[in-house]
Amino acid sequence: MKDGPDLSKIAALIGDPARANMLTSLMSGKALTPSELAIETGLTKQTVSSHLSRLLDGNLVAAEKQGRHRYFRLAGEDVAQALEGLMALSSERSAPRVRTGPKDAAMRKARVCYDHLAGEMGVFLYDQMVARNWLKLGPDSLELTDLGAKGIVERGVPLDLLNHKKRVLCRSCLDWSERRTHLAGSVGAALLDQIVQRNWARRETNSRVVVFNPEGEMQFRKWLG
Amino acid sequence: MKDGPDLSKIAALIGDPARANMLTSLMSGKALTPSELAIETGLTKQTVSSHLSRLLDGNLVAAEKQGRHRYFRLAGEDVAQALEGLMALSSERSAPRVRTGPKDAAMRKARVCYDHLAGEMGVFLYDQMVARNWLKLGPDSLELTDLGAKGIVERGVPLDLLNHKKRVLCRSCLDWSERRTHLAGSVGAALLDQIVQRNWARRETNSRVVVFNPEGEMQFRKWLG
DNA sequence: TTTATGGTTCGATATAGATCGAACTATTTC
DNA sequence: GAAATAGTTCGATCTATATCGAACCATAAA
Repeated sequence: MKDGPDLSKIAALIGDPARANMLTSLMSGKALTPSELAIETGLTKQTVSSHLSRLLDGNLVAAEKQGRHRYFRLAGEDVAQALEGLMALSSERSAPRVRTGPKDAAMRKARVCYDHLAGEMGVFLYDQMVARNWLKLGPDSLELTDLGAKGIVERGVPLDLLNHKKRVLCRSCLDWSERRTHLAGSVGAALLDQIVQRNWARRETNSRVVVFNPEGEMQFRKWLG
Repeated sequence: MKDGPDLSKIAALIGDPARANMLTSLMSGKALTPSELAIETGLTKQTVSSHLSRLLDGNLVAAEKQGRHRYFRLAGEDVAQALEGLMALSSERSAPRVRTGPKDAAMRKARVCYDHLAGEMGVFLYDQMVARNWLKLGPDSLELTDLGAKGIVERGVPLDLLNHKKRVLCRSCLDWSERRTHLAGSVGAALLDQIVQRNWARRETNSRVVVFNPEGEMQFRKWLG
């Protein structure tokens, strides 16, 4: 039964409440310092530091030094994806969260997943793209159709720049609140950029929440509708 | 940062080596008794029993009583999917498994993922179906095209029976060894059934390995090629 | 009925590791 | 240079929990 990779190492790494909270904070896509994470989690710097070195060991986060600060971020998109997957499991398997406050509703409506849009609005985006035949199944995950390429370029996405990156253009990612698929990858990230740049929505500081203003949401829906 | 579901509970549940091994064993899709799991893991019955009750609490496994035996299986396809996802993370993030024996090679070639085919052959199956336009993106995950429905019915899959089930027909599942997508869902399960029924491959007892015989693999490839 | 086997519960033990205080290094600011 | 701030390392403590022996319940065989 010892076949296949060892689940327990990685799962145990995520399985500590302190580390899970830290990783959740990093799901905002921002790089954070140990001190900032200490404030977020309510722990001391030492404790956070020791957790970070373990996460670094497991290649779940990456570090970057800038002056006397050291910024930590999720090691990659795949880590974010796995975390969302676990959240999906948690939200259905465990007892539902007790406090379903306004913050919670906002999270379900729209939030950042690493660097792209998730929640109700994220799924809407994905659905529209599928309905318009902008996406098709490729031999490897998701592919942009010619129609899709034309569509996003018309909407201001610098596709030629994205093509030069090593990163995959489109990837599907499981949404824990909607239990559906939303769009990840560099195209997903670029589309979120557009939304923020056009002032249709703003990112809440220190959380994953994305707040659409009423006018912005209308524009956004028209943009794809 | 306490937004969203609590990762740590579920992750900690998976994060114990003993429980991870038990879950890995259950990935074969078979329902196992505590005694069988005790042999697999090298632990005593009592220890296994206490782990099982915790897994049951977290809704990761389900139990069924038959006489004086009690059979445990994974609670659902989504659990299997999350486990494969974690394996994918583990296999790239952690140090590679030391012992890369023949068993390991067999696992990568073809194995069971809950109740459908995974590994090299599983990805081949998925690729062929995509290439033939048997699958398309639906508003919710994957959909079978008319062409696909015709194709699998011609190949002996009782699609009308599957349609009556509550379970979703097609679902994509991340393959940890290939780092690609393979086909899950009731159609995926039915196709594995066909493969075994036609004696193209046999399932190894007490492991996830699926062994294709040379003739069978040829037939299988011709079947879809 | 008695006997054997599968499974759970309880209590005791032992160990991993989460946490923090204190001391230390590195960088920036004054 | 000194002082302040960011981050890490070390050691001590303390708690959670994995583990198993022993006893117990349930079902099946004899």
